[in-house]
Amino acid sequence: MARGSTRPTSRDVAQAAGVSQAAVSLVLGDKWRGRVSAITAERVREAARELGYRPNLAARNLRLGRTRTVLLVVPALTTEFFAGVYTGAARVAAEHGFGVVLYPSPEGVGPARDPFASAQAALDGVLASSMAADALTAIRGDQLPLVMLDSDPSGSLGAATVNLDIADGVRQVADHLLGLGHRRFLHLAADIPSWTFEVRARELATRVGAAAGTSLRTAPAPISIDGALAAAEAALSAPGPRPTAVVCDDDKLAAGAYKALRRLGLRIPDDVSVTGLDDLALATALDPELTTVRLDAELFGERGMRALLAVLEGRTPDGGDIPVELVVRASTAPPSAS
Amino acid sequence: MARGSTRPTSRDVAQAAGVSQAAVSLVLGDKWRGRVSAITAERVREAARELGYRPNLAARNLRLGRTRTVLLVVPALTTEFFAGVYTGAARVAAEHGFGVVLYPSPEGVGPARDPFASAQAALDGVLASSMAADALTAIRGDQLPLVMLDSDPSGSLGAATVNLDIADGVRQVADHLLGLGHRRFLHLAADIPSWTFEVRARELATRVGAAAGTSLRTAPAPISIDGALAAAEAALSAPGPRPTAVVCDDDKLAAGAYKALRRLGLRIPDDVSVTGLDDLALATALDPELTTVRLDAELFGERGMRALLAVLEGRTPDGGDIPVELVVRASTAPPSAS
DNA sequence: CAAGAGACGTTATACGTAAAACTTCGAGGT
DNA sequence: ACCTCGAAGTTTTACGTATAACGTCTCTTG
Repeated sequence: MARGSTRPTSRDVAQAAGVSQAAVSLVLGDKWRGRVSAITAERVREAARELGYRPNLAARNLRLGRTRTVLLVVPALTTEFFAGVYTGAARVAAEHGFGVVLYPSPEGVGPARDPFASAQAALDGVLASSMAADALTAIRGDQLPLVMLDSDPSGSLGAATVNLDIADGVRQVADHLLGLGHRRFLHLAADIPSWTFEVRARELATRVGAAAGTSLRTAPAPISIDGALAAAEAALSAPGPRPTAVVCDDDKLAAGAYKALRRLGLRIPDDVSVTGLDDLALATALDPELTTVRLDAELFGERGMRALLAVLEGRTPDGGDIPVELVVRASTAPPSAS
Repeated sequence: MARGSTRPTSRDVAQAAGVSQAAVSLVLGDKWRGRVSAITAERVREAARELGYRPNLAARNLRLGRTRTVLLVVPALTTEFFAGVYTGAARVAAEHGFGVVLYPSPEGVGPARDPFASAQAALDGVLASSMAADALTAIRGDQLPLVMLDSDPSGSLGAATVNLDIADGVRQVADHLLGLGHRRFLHLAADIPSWTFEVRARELATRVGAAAGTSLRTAPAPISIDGALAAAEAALSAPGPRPTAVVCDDDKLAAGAYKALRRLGLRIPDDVSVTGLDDLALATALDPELTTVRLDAELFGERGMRALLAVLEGRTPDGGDIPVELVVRASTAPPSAS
């Protein structure tokens, strides 16, 4: 067995320092002012260092009834977007002495297994993306404090929500394209049911529909480059006048649209304009660089974690959507004169 | 406070079922054959269901002295490669009743904070990428069972290692390019010190050096598209004969090389061939599609987890590198006749 | 000079679980 | 009639920590 001798406990430290276990706990817990002399405290710290003492977290968690650990439930790890969310959330959590454990929904779709069977750590709360909604029933069953990311604020779960202002981003995209003169649109839409995608569809339809002489078709696609390729190719080869602008639900789908357009011999932006949403590194790796909506993933994670911490402290999290920003690059231009 | 009344304990279940707490533990732990009657067992299960009982993991972990949780230390979350590693590792872990907690090194480089302060869960073992080597001193201090991913097998840590056969991948790339007739190479190299990158450099130099009339320059770059862009642009505009092939340490660097070549007005693969390593989704999103080395990230994660489980059970993990595969696409061609 | 007030500790207890050790009871063997 | 044995439980204990409750002893102050 790798664990040669068992780890030292606070009692071992006490013995080494010639004090009681309680004194060790007081000193290392920094609650000793006026209870233990500075000289004894130093002796305890020295003994702890000497023995390489590490508190047993299971025991501490049991004693305190809380773990200072929260779970971040994300749909998948395959996108740098959620990496940013994690980074922001973890930073804020660390500032408050909390740790963050990640629970990515298992590969593919199927309903997530019980997250708590997987993330064995005991938890104080949960921060969950709406895209991993299948895991939520288990979470609700546990009555854990919950904050939802990018989810319907009027949803039935009754949990607090923190949202990006996706609707505004879609409006900016629509206005940008309409302003360039586009009238025939293709919406390359993510095919998974989630509030964040419903918003895109609704807002785009509203905005485009409000302009005169416009048309809008929708092609649902799985969120992968090759899935998007197939869906976009089919939609763009359909009979009838070809769309002059392809609005994609995210940058990955846009990459698929690029491939489809290349296959069809169409040029971006000369023949067709394309927009994305996320502003991943991928967006500037594409040729031409992609016009897209920048989402501040880290800020999103930060705000989500602040909201969760507020809930944990019994406060009401402050609301307000997180602004997003249209980034115009080379993939959009006025439609060709034809 | 969200947590209205406290959660039910096994004692509450016992009371509801009219038995002792020990009986509850036996039944729910599935150790009751011959100790509790089937009728009573069912009554206990019913009571547990009724109350929505969930065992307190902190208490269980304390009692058992193990957590069935391992930590996966990754350099960052920004790449789908480690997403694949996680997926594979988590699947194998789940099959053995283990959970996986993710510890991404904090944004940027700086030495990682104590991983165990952050991942508050108590741990049974650690699976760590060599790219996050800065976190390792803390880990070693804890004497936790450790398996390294993609790390020097003869390293001083004395931990078991599971490696991809990167060296073979680099050989395949070199042979492919040499076979096409290339002689002047640029190595766009990751600038972070890690065994996995040292292998690339060593193997490429050996293989290219073994052929007659070859030259090899190296340009170190940070692993980001824009960092690679700058490094590649500088190296390609340097005086002297221009390289005809750019070998990149990973696909992200290759994306940077693409941008640099576009800026310099050079065409891929007509003027310059480019290769990557990883085979991310990015590789086929690029135009032209990237010739690269496919790494099976999920298998990597699986093998790593199996090795760690073996160590935890006191067995010796079985060795053997994981094979990789050259995927030839459109970014490589014979050098132009000039 | 009595009485509080710190300073500097210690002892004892509880958190919820798993499991070892013990009890009780009836059936079967000799 | 006595012993053994298995079934069906119960009682008890330990895991390592944090902290409430309890002693001393010394110093200050009315």
